[in-house]
Amino acid sequence: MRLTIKELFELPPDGRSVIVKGWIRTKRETKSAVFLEVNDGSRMGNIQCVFDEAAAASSAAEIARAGTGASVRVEGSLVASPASGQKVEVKALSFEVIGEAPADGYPLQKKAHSMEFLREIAHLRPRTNTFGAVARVRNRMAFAVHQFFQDRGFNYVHTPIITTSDAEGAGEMFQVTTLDLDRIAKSGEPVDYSKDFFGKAASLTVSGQLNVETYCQALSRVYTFGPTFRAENSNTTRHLSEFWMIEPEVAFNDIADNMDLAEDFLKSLARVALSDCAEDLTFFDQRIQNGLLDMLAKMIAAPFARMTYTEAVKELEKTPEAFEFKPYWGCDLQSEHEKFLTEKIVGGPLIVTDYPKEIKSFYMKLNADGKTVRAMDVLVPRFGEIIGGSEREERLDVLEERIEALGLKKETYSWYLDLRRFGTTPHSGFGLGFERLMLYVTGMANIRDVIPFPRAPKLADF
RNA sequence: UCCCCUGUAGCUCAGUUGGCAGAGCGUCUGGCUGUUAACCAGAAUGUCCGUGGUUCGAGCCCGCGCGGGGGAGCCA
Repeated sequence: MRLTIKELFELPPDGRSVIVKGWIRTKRETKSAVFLEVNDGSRMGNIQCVFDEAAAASSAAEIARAGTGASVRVEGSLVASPASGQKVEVKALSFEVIGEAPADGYPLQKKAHSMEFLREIAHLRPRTNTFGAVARVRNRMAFAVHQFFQDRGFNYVHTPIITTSDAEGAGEMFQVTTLDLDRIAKSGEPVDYSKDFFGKAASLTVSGQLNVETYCQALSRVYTFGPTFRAENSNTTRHLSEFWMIEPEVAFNDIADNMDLAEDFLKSLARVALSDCAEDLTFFDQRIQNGLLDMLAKMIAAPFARMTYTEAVKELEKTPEAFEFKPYWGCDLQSEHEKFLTEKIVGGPLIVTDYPKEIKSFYMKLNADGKTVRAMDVLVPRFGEIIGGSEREERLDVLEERIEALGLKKETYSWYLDLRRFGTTPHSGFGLGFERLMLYVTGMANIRDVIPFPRAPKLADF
């Protein structure tokens, strides 16, 4: 198998014969030499292929066709570079253009492009430094997620993508149907879901949590990592309609254990990014977000700040900072509040716990005060919530009361309630939006730029 | 869904009081003894988002529509 450019860079530049295949980033021509920068995505850096006067002359016709973006094959010898700027290079002997990229149509130029423009050519943007780096980091982080949990005895559970239980309550759902909508609309008759594919209304999942809890109550340590879908009309830099979520769930863990797990998890992922994606992260540090490397190193080194919701509101109330929304006990923490707490008060990640029950989900464990629940949100500077989780309510009677108080139907949750009827245990878990982790680790500003083909309202191209 | 900004060359943008459409980069051509987002010289390139209106005259002003961005809410 052909060596990748990354692998070539690991070889000694002893003049050995090598073959480079990849795409041209830039071509520089002088009278005495031609320089081709070739990249194959195996790493951030290109390999420089140099044609001396004789080689350039014998390959002149091919070199003329080799514009930015063309796919090429270069055969030559791997040598130490006589010029500064790169340690090794390929002294080219023969050259072939595999696929041309005509300059009058190829949209990527050898210059910086805006993220907005690149978003419109999502099929070509992985050929840029930035999106190549995002793709490599995303790959490494996905693997690191599994490594983290596998190393700790967690079982990976595949929760369903299609669901007929409208139970998660985490957001608006996309309907899944095979009914002929045109015909039903024309007929004017009410929709009969008993005739639909699953015999009832079905949707794409908004969370695997309730399903994964069932396996938690059998395998103790479990996690899901898969796509989730929310039909919310949100147009922000940190929401997607289709995103990947990681949801661990641990039997017998209380909220303190849950916080420790979340903190270990984030630190472990940051550690892997710094060690295994150093070249890409250095690029992000220089070109995307200054101070990224320091921020990640600092995050790993220091324990996360922790405070209860009640303490957080007190902090917000006592500051002279003028908020658009005045904080008070019982209010949901606004973006500006979260930013103030993480950026001004603690200067790093912050875990806020024990929120008022009114602003959190039904399945969160009620505290003894009867007013707050054992929720925990991990907030980070720049964009707020990255993890949301809780200790779950394991007491059947309390859970049923909460369901009724919130106007939900008990029948809908019968299988979920069975977990409390038969061998219930305390347990805890959380959800981490994978793309939010990517924003945090890469310093990228828009969540649409850390997933290959983003889906958002009015956006499902490619 | 709400608020604000924005749409001009392939890209990023400028365009004065309403009066002949501009720059940089990219591209192309030529030059240059090893270049690093090469450099130097020259050239080509426009449905000024669409639509209706005001006006002698609209890239510019007004209405409507569409696209893009940022913020808010929802949340991960």
